[in-house]
Amino acid sequence: MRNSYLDQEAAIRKVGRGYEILKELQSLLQLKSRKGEEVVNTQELAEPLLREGLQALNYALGIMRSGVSTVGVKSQNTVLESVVSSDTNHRTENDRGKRKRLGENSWTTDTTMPYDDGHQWRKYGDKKIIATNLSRGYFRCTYKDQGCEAKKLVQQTSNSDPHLFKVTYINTHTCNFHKTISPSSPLQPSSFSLIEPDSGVNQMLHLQECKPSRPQLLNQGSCSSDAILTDTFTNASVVERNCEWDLDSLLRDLIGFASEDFLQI
DNA sequence: AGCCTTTGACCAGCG
DNA sequence: TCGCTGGTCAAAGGC
Repeated sequence: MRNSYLDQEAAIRKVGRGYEILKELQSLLQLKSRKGEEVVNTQELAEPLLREGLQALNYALGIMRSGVSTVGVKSQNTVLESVVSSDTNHRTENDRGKRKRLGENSWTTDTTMPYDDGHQWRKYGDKKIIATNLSRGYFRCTYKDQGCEAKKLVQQTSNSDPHLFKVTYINTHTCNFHKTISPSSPLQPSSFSLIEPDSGVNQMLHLQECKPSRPQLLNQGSCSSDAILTDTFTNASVVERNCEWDLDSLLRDLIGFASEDFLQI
């Protein structure tokens, strides 16, 4: 049972922490706007804070939403695009009891587009699912040869909405590889170098992919059909434009969101 | 050269 | 046991 009293306690702590971090971040940005030209790479300072705040809130959301719904909520913010749902039961009516067991060490998340979770994945298969007539991509960690058993399955969940994907993660990463922030590419809010590589929370934190990517690098959850691929790229470029954040207004939204949740608990 | 995706074949779980 | 279908393998070709 995920919604135990202890889980609620954990969720409260996480939301509280996220709220503190976002307030801190807001102060940082206000300081920046007062000092005018004296902008000392604020994004570099803000990024770890924002990441930690989102991580805390996402973790809390995961707890609060588990057992309630397995359908992801599309956020208006591009950052909080996906919502984690617990993998308590993979058998839906469409599964018709024919799914192989994914094991306990798996979880799913819904997203409106492929995102960068900070790990490198290699596609090893693609299957058209008969029941839904949709494709499912099979990915495993690039560092499988180093013993990392992490996998993920990316499936388009709807014919009518080509931008909605269900991503299933199987096993956590045991490899030490993680993306690092490159000085030459400042616009990479999806970098995760400061996060514990193997933590479950890390796996649940999904920021939008904002860096330009070539088709071959679309291993974050592409589907095989050209149509979907094209759609995905179209969507990705839209998000890329959106990633020129109005950080301040985004923060106000996030803090508003955090305090609302905080009060409701 | 090395790593990637694609894709058909094969394996295995389930009714 | 058989057939269906999801999951994985591996060869081929591309970048």
